Amino acid sequence: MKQFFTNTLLEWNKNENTRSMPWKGEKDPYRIWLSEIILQQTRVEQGWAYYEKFILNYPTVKELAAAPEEAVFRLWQGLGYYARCKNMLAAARQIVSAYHGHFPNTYETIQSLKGIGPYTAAAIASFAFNLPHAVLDGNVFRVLSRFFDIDTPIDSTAGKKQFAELAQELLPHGLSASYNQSIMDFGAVVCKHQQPACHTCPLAGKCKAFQLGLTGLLPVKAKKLVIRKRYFYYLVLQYKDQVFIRKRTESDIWQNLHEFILIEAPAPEDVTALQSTAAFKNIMKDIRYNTDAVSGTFKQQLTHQTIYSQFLMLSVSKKPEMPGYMAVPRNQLDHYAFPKTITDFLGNRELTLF
DNA sequence: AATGCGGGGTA
DNA sequence: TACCCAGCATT
Repeated sequence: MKQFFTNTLLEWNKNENTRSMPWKGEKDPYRIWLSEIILQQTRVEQGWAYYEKFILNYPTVKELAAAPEEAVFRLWQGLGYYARCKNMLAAARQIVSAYHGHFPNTYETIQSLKGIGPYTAAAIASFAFNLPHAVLDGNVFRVLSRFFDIDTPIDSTAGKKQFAELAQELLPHGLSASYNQSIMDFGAVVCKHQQPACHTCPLAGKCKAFQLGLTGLLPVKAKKLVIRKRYFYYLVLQYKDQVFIRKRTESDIWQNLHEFILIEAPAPEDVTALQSTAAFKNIMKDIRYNTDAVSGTFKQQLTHQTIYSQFLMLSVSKKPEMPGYMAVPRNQLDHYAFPKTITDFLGNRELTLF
């Protein structure tokens, strides 16, 4: 059964796998690493252009390590999960300082780098160095849970352990790179989450989930997502050609990205009423300002939050004290990284905002 | 062991 | 709307 499973996947990869990607077959560990960080929880099509941008701007790990943080974040802007960007830059600097710019070549040293966990370490170890470590990503969970009919929740500790051990047992000797590539592509192309192609699947004959009609029920997840709503009111405060922004530093969404002056309300608020709240007065104090315009509501759906944002364009004729915020010329805003909802606003308004 | 972190695609 | 995507760090 094990032999059938691995051989079938390797054969499928050799003869029928048409999934092409810029980093496939890549042997440079730096490029493999870059692609793996970008692709964490991210679809291949979504990460593709970002990979190309990063390779173009930073062809080697030394160049990435030497880059200013703000420039790297600006390249990452729009991709999400921004801690990846922060950790990636830290890891690049680790590689230069501790390994003289040579990518570490054991599973343990690879995983010791910032932002690299079990999956990414196995991916780099196998693809770059053909080391015998099985990858365990969303695709592998799905393929294994279905073929072997395993209903242990994949988001439980027991599940992760069970699937990791099975994946490692299945890894064919000396073929780590091609086998890991095979099973992930197979999960993405054939054994898909929705509408798996069981009618043409070369594993279907021995797939337990297919035989039992359980493909729609596997893999199992134990936890259900709770989504909370948040209401952001941004004061786009302008003085001459400058606008006030700050970097988000709290342990919250969009850490290390920039934003305008934020008032978060516990519930939807009328923007006129907002201007007489304590929160607003605490920021604007007795500053004389003019309300030039008010935007509509921008909605952004994150995985576990829904953000409703509205932008108030305020202008002042005297430069105010605004602790924690910096006044930046509007033509330099593109040096800073912003969350999607703000780049949407800027894109929609840039002709009329200033 | 549980929670939080983006943005986009699909049904 | 609900779920998922070449997961990881933090608590």
